[in-house]
Amino acid sequence: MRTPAELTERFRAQGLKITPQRVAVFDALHDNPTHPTAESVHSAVVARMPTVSLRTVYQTLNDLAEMGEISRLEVGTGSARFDPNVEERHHHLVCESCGMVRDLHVEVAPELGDDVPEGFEVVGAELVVRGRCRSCADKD
Amino acid sequence: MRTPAELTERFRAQGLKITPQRVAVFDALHDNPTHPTAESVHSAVVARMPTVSLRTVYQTLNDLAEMGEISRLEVGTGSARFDPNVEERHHHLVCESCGMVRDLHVEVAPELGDDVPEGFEVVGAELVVRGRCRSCADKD
DNA sequence: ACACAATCTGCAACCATTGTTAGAAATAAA
DNA sequence: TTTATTTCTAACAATGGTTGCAGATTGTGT
Ligand SMILES: [Mn+2]
Ligand SMILES: [Mn+2]
Ligand SMILES: [Zn+2]
Ligand SMILES: [Zn+2]
Repeated sequence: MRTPAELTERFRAQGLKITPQRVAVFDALHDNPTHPTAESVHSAVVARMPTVSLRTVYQTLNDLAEMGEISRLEVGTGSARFDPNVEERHHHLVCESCGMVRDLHVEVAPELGDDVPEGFEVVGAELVVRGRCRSCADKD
Repeated sequence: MRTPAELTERFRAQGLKITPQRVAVFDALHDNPTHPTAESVHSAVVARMPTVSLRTVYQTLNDLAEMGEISRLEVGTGSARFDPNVEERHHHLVCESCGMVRDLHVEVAPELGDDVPEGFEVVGAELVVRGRCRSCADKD
């Protein structure tokens, strides 16, 4: 994801308005490595602007995802996770116990072509590694 | 997944009762390569036993998953998919346009250990390859 | 400052899934 | 077979996450 300042540019270029709510979402995502849910982005935003609705957060997250500035992950933790790191191709590590999501910089399936049926256009590939993180394992 | 007959055995062994509803679910899953949703299992079951509720189908699918007879996949198509193929380890190919899910027999990330943080207990890894299937690509 | 289009909020609706419970059905005991 | 025990089913309500909607509000170019 670009910096909040650059996003402001891009939004303007598309005829979209710059509102304080949107900027607050940009800020909440910027350099955020936690793969937050919409709910947790909302919490962060509300800490500074108490009136912002969850609906608006979803709206902005969807807009950013549509522009390719962030990506939306479904890792089976109930709610979608949003990832501002679209620059580096990477995969994810998920703790099944606390829901933590971490980046995993691993190259995946080199000879993928072999088993993909003729005519299928591959768009992307996501690896999710599941397990328990250290702090969850220590708990019992 | 075992045959419906063998599942009948296993259910009895666990003190679970054999009902026609359950047998119908066993039958719907047996040798089914489509990775059906609960809804589509329900449709198949209802074709023979019109009164079976969706709740009962979910119940049985959960029981089977808990026993390890089937697995539940979250591939981002909205609803969970159920996979009776737990014998062969494999991954999946998903058409983003029609939701089709196909098996992908590919070996994944051999040197995975490198980037997994110390103390994280890996339970499993799932690769999802996304794109458009041939018939969807042909449509436009 | 004005006008207009885009946006925000609050709420209702939606979808997939699970909780609840009274009555029905399968199994075990007699 | 009849009865007793235990589990299951169906129907319905409730949940969590997300989106649709409408009227009030607010950026933005003039
Ligand atoms: Mn990431
Ligand atoms: Mn499969
Ligand atoms: Zn954890
Ligand atoms: Zn398709």
